[in-house]
Amino acid sequence: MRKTIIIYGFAMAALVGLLKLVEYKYLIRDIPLEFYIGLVALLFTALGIWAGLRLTRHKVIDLSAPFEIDTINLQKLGISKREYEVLELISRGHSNQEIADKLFVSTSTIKTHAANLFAKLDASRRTQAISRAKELHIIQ
Amino acid sequence: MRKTIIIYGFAMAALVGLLKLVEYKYLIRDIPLEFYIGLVALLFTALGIWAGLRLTRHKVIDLSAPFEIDTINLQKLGISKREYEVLELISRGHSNQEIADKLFVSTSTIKTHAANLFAKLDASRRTQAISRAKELHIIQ
DNA sequence: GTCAAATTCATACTTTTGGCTGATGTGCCA
DNA sequence: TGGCACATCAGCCAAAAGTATGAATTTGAC
Repeated sequence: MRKTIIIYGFAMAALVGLLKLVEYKYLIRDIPLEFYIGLVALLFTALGIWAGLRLTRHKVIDLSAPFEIDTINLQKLGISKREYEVLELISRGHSNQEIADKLFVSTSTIKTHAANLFAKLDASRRTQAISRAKELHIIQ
Repeated sequence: MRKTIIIYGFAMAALVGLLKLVEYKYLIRDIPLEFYIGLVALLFTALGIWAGLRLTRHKVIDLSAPFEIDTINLQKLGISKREYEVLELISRGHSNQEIADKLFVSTSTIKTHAANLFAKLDASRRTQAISRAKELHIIQ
């Protein structure tokens, strides 16, 4: 960021210098002012595009950081083992019925676990719970 | 892309017109040429930044994360721009109503987009769509 | 200017999910 | 032994989500 601004500053100064040079040396009397202005516009448009891209390009952080569940957060939220299992299956796209079948319990049970999960994750929808859990690094 | 270029063209034309107007009306004799040139440089730098960001909007946004959307898979699945927006918002835990409000359309529209998405992602639930989309690296 | 794709919306119906309340059984532990 | 966390289940209702179908508009590409 700082570097970009500095480079931009130098580039701008260089351009201005160049234009000044051009202006006083040969061209300003040979070519129309419109053309000169157009040149400035063109050059600074290009410079603007470059600077804009530089300034908004963010660095890539921790590329392939192996995922590790944040047990601290898990404990902090008081999510039980069974609840976590349900959370996992929800995040994999299973319905309550499917989860119930997988865990050999009734859908009522899953609903209860889910409801408790939502309360602990401050969510009101399973998609929100997934999003939240991901933020907290308790699921992938 | 095409739209951006067109808008840029118009903005440029408008700016040129404005400058011309200014030039012939009052300022060109009251203020130094350097200031005038500086103004042009400033305006077109800003325009350049804007155009640059517009033209590379997707890439810029995605570079901010250690993740790159798999546009190949996106194309392969034939997911449209609007559908992708909906997918994104779904994955962030928003309800159809919330998404509709955000995109200024009706919930019917969101439902249609979602249904098309599910078909393309071979999913029958939004949680499944999220899971699937993550696997395909088209969302984070 | 035409044509296909994309976007928008509606209606009607079914399924899934979520909110709430209450209840039972088990193991732990102070 | 009473309290507590956990896991289990039920029933009811409402809200949200999903399915199906049809249709009008807009847009983009050729």
